[in-house]
Amino acid sequence: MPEPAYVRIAGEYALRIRGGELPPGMQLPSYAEIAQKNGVSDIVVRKALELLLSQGLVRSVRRRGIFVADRPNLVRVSPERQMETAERTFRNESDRDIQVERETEQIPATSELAEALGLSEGELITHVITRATEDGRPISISDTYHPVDVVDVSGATFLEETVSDQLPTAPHAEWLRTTPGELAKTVHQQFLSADDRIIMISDVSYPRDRYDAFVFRMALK
Amino acid sequence: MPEPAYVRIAGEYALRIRGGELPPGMQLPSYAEIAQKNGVSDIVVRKALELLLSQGLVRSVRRRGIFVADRPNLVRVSPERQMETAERTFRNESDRDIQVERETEQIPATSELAEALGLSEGELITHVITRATEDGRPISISDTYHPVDVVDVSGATFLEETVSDQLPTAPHAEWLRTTPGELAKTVHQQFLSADDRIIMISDVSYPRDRYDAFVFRMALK
DNA sequence: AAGTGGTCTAGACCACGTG
DNA sequence: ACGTGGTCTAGACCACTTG
Repeated sequence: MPEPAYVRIAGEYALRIRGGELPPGMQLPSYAEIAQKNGVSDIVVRKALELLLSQGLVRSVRRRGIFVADRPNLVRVSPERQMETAERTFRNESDRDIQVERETEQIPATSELAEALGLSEGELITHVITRATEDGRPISISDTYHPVDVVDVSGATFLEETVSDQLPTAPHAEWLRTTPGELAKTVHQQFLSADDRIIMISDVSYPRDRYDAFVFRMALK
Repeated sequence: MPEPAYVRIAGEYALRIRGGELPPGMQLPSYAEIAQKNGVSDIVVRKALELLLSQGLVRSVRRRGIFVADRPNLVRVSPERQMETAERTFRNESDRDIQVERETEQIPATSELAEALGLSEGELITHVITRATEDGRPISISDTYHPVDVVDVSGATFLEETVSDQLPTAPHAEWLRTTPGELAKTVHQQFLSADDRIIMISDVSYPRDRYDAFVFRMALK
């Protein structure tokens, strides 16, 4: 069984992107063009580029084209970077134009949130929505929940992060401008105090092409 | 712009799988059947199931069918579980038939490995290939490298794990029996001693449907 | 007006598993 | 012999962006 055409084509582009021949942000030829160059139908090209999409090597913009990911080698590091403000985290990753906006409200805790935070249902908690862009492109959005008397995360001694690929919630998808059905990288964070109580919860979504990999540094014993 | 049909269909199956209505291991109807039930073409169904595949909720077996993932809620936990032997790790996750096989050889270090481990190129190092199955199905394969005088990982005080989605190497793809072009979850592990030297490196691949999420527990400060 | 990606259709061949 | 998923083709419409 030979290698399917779409795997071959995807592999060629992956090499050229990783090798720097195709620089970040560069527009790829259209489906039709790639198809013609490779002597296949455009369906095969779509499958090939889907593969690159799911690896975060390219990003597609509807009605404009497919572009090489802006940060093909960027890595998200935990826990160091995750203890800083979003501004500092992203500005340490980049010297570009980072914009962060926040929206804060007090809401009654749902049963899940109340249980997680050790409160009673309906008790008021703080909900912060944080949105970040880099050079105008959305790069993250998060929902953070904590008791109203918690001001920051400096009291935490443990961080637990759960990483998965998920269909983003509607508000997250809208902000990240993902196409319907496109998965996002999601990180569910729980900041724990020394007595193992959760003092802050945060659900963060990133576009697939934001990070090449996630790095976690853990002390043993 | 309404929700595309394939997202709707994928969402319906995701709910039924997560909710337990479709139990692990159960075979899904064929593409043609699902297509007919939903009044769409089989192409749409393929896209829908691709979505579930990439989320690890189902697994496809060529010429047999699509099956609900065996472990739709299994989570990989670090670092606790990763300090144990592979046997213990997997047996703690499951009461099923776990088989682990190892292959050990001494090889001269490549330049990358030599640099990482603080040795000189060509110096002999130990290479261990570990393959694991659960009820006969492959669930992981890893390449581990360490200096010949390192016997285990008990001397490590730090663990750094890098998680990404990649096209597996040929031997890994063959063992996991992934279809061509299918991505695997890969974890690159580095075990560090107290003086920050790397005493062991391991590259592990998992099938996409093995874990629902990866959890990392980190001490702060 | 032309080109783009996103969605969807109808149809085909292949190699292999199952009954 | 039949059904399966995997691959591939040719063609279509849509809504929007770009020149």
